[in-house]
Amino acid sequence: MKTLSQVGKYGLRAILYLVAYPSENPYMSIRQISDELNLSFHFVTKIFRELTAKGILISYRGPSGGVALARPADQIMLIDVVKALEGEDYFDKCLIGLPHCGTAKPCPVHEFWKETKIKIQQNFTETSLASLGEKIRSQEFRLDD
Amino acid sequence: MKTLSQVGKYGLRAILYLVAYPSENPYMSIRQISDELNLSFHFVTKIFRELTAKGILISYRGPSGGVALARPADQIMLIDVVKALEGEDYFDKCLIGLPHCGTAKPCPVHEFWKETKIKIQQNFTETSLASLGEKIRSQEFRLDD
DNA sequence: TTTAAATAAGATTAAATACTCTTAAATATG
DNA sequence: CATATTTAAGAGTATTTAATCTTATTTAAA
Repeated sequence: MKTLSQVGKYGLRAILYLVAYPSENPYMSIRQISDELNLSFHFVTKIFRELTAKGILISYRGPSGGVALARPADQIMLIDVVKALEGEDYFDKCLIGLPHCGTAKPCPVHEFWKETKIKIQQNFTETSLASLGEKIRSQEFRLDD
Repeated sequence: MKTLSQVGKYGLRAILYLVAYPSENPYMSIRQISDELNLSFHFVTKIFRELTAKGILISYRGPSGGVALARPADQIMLIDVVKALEGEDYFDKCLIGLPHCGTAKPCPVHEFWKETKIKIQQNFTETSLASLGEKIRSQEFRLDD
């Protein structure tokens, strides 16, 4: 089930690293993140520009610059990041691709799929970056291999 | 949530049409299916070749030939078609793309995602093409717009 | 004020996916 | 047997996504 694009996967891992391992400086460099996670520096940079434009990150140029969360980690929900990376209509898609699939004239799997999406959406809405960061810091969860 | 590729979406819609509107002849032509659903004939043909190779459809060439289900519609489950179209490892993927994500060293969303996938898998395993076909025939559910 | 360190922007290339086209093979029917 | 109808096979093209590269801009510190 390829649920997220590469942009979504890399973006999530990168922002979670930022959350899980806060530095002394207010900003963490993208180079550090991409090196630690073995991701392409340029690709992560591009993804982070988008998250900055969307108001999830803030960035600062020059020496000891880098990126930081725009809000405290307990006020950024997983769903905010996913929607920023995959599009605001992320949870509005019909499983078999029919346009305007809805209660009025549903596709044969509409009901089940609608409930599934709602549950995922709920979970993502309740899950803060802070809680995920703590999980990672606890060493029981990982961001790379 | 782009859960299925175009191959998966078109393939599902096409096989559901075949199930929902059985013809008098044992075989239905791909041309009829692609015309009715406004899908590319060549693309559906290619997708159906795969389903034939995987033993979900049977095909017959020549006049009044076409495709048909290889087994009765109540013995083909949605999961069979999805796995044939998207790959057998369809439900084995980590949300954020970590290889070997599992109970041993899980990613931070592993547990939730595992449960989600299991529920979807269960539903797809319980849902037969026959039951979806009936829904469509009842006119309350559609395959196109 | 020069240099180095960092992100911004966007052009460019590579790879994967989606789709189309052509030719071959099978088969029914006149 | 000739012709029309159908799928099989796979080459070819187009589009989208993924990833890389180059140049510009900002900023701190020597």
